[in-house]
Amino acid sequence: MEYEDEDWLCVTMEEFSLATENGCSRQGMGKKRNYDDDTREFKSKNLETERRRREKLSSRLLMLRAIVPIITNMNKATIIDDAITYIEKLQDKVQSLSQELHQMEATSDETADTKIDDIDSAEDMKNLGIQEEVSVAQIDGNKLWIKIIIEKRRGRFSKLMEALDNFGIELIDTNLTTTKGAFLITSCIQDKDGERLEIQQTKHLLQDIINDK
Amino acid sequence: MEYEDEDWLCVTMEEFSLATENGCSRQGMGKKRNYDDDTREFKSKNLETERRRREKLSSRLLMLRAIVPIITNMNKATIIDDAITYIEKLQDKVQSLSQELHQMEATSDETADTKIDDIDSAEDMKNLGIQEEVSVAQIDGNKLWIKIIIEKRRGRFSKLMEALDNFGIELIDTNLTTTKGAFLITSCIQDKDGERLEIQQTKHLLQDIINDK
DNA sequence: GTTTACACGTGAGCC
DNA sequence: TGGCTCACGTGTAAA
Repeated sequence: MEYEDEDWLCVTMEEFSLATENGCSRQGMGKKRNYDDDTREFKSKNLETERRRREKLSSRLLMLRAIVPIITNMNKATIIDDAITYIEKLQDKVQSLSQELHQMEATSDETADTKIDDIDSAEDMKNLGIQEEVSVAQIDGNKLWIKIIIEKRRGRFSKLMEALDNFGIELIDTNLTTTKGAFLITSCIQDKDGERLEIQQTKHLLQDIINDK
Repeated sequence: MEYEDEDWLCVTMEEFSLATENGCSRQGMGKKRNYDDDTREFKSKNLETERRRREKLSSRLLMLRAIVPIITNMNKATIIDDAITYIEKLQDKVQSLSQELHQMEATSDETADTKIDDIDSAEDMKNLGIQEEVSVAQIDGNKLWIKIIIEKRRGRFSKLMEALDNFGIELIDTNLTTTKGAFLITSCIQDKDGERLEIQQTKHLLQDIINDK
């Protein structure tokens, strides 16, 4: 790594880059190197490969910068920095959102301790000979009378009311009676938009609501 | 890749880096260059700065790789690639979650067209001289009888039922009657956990539920 | 032996 | 001017 003549460094790097970039006139053919036959310039084997790699990486950085909304600086490092903070922000948001959603779903759901109530209710119903039942009858053109007997489970009634509301069913007159093991629900209902409610359809809807939710 | 006279290129770059790295003894002092006075090596002005910049960027890339869960390759480019896809995935997730949450909130909320109903209901109530009312009375140790008269608004009853359920209040016997402009709700309630329900507290709770939600 | 990815030191350009 | 970032071509080591 040493050699005596002076100033070797001052020329080499500058001249080298100039030579390769501008196609300098000196074209001596070295033995150990590859040279382009047309321009007679020296070319490293992986020059274009490296060039592609660089521009690939740069383009990815630009893409990354494109989808990250918060911009502090256009530096390469800060681009990644912003991306990191953005990802962390997104992760937090996803976590809080899913947590909120889960909470919201859990609020009207049965919890573990209520399953004991469910079992008790089922046993009570069984012991008392109460059968689950869904009846639907027509009152007039757009009004139905429904009667539902189901196991008494925590939140089941409010969930049923909510489901009926979501399906556009309006409660004209509703009665809920609770025995130890069962709900007895009777109600006069009609469609909120004035459309006709079919008996069989409504009965199946009610059964679906009860069984599903 | 050829040059006639000297092999200047073959030596320069290689020797250069080796010289600078290993501290070669050759110390020809150039005029235009900065040299370390001790080792007599050539040093570019921004050598260490650039070195710091590089290691900074590399560390950021490592941090980025650290928080991105999906790993396809350890390449610098693919790290950014994975980060991009991960960010897109996170964005999609956030969007779908917030949409779902918004939908869930909207299902039991009043929509724009129902406000007309609300106004009509309010006018009907006003015309009929119906006053909103919340009454609470004690039945026995842990049972209360409540009576609520409120404007008839879409989803208000089911929301009330849900709120009571969330507050651990069990509906023993409930009756809902709908006139054109108002809900009349009467119910016998008790605490689900057997705790005592205070009259004033319950009344305020009901008023809060009605006014808030 | 070939390919691939990376770190290196440098010059240019831009505040 | 100096500080700082970037692209460049290269050597090198691992696959």
